[in-house]
Amino acid sequence: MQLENSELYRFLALNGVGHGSSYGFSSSSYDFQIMQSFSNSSISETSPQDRALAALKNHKEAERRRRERINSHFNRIRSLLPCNSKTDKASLLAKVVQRLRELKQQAVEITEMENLPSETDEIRVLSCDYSSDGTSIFKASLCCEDRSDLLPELIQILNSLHLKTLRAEMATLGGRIRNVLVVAADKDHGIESVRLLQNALKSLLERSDSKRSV
Amino acid sequence: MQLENSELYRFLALNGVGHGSSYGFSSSSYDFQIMQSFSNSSISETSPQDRALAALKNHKEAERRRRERINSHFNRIRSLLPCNSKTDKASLLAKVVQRLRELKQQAVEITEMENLPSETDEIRVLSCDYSSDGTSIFKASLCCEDRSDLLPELIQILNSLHLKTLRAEMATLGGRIRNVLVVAADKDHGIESVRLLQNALKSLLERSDSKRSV
DNA sequence: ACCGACACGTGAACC
DNA sequence: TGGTTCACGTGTCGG
Repeated sequence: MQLENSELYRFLALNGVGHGSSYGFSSSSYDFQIMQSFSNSSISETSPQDRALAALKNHKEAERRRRERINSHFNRIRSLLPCNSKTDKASLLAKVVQRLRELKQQAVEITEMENLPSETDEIRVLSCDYSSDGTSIFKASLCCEDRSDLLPELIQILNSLHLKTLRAEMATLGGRIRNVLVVAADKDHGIESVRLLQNALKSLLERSDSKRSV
Repeated sequence: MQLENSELYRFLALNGVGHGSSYGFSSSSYDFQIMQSFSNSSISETSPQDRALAALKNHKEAERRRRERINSHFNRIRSLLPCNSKTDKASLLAKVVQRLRELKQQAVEITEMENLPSETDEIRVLSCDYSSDGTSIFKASLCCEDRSDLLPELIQILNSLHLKTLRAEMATLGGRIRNVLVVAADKDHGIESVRLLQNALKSLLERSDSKRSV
């Protein structure tokens, strides 16, 4: 039970009006009871106390509506982020901050991610992490010397890691090749798939190096 | 001025201990004053009142830390979204919901956006809206019959609209071509640039049709 | 004077 | 049980 109208409590106490066993009453019926005790007093109908009381009631309800508005937004966010319905507000807002930072990061990544082959070998795997459910989507870029067995090996890597290829680009220039892949991992191994793919591409690139040096 | 410890207020009032002009005191010094009045009473040192009072003080401070934690997250979010520092919490959370929905939408768009030419002509312009400042980034896809003057016209369109090309893909297959562009608009005309580009590409495609029909 | 947004202290509920 | 989270009513400030 909430303690409310403490000012009025003290006023009533000072004027000898006890509230007795009203402690278990619901909020609304309790308000009504106070209103009655005031309007039954000897003061005129629209007394200052009445107006103050009405203002207090308005204020209380407005504040309740405000809380409901904010909490409904919290619940909407809960349904949009990977979390259950009982994650507390602070952690939820922390997730929001993290998510918005990732989003901001993509702006620079999309401008940096060159799709023409570069002179130096390189591997880039960056998590996009779009979806709110477990499945994570990420983007991989591989740049190395072109060779005929590259594509079959790449396909075999993706199959063995159970990665679904959503999108593939290839660009060749001067004997070099760049592949850009957008792949989706199943929800069970979303996080480690990134590392596994990174290692597989790394060994693929190292094999390419050893062949060239022979 | 905050009204606090209302239970204790009533207790003190019933026991004839007035708090007089303590109304303007700060929260902490006021707590101390109450503590003193209790420990000076005839009850033993670690009385139940003392423990309850200490618990209340702990509770009060814990709640204050919780509020600070939540509000600091709110402020971090404010710096991450296009809004000033005085947007209220409800509107801020509404913006967060909107932003996360856009983010979720990109997951399906990235899978739907095919980069091979299709049989039918089509134009797609979708806003990515990555950055928190005014500049908006969006993605355009154009698929039509291939022809030599397509690329120059495309470049001219982008120049006339002051769109900066961050990334361009081209794929041709069986005499048809698909172009996928990622472009950035300056902050002044971010929104209308989308429509302007859409219309320009549309007329470009219609010109292609009329040429073919001749 | 009113209305809306906020911070505060407090009771309750959940581990 | 203490610790932590939440909802609530209330005081306060600004438009």
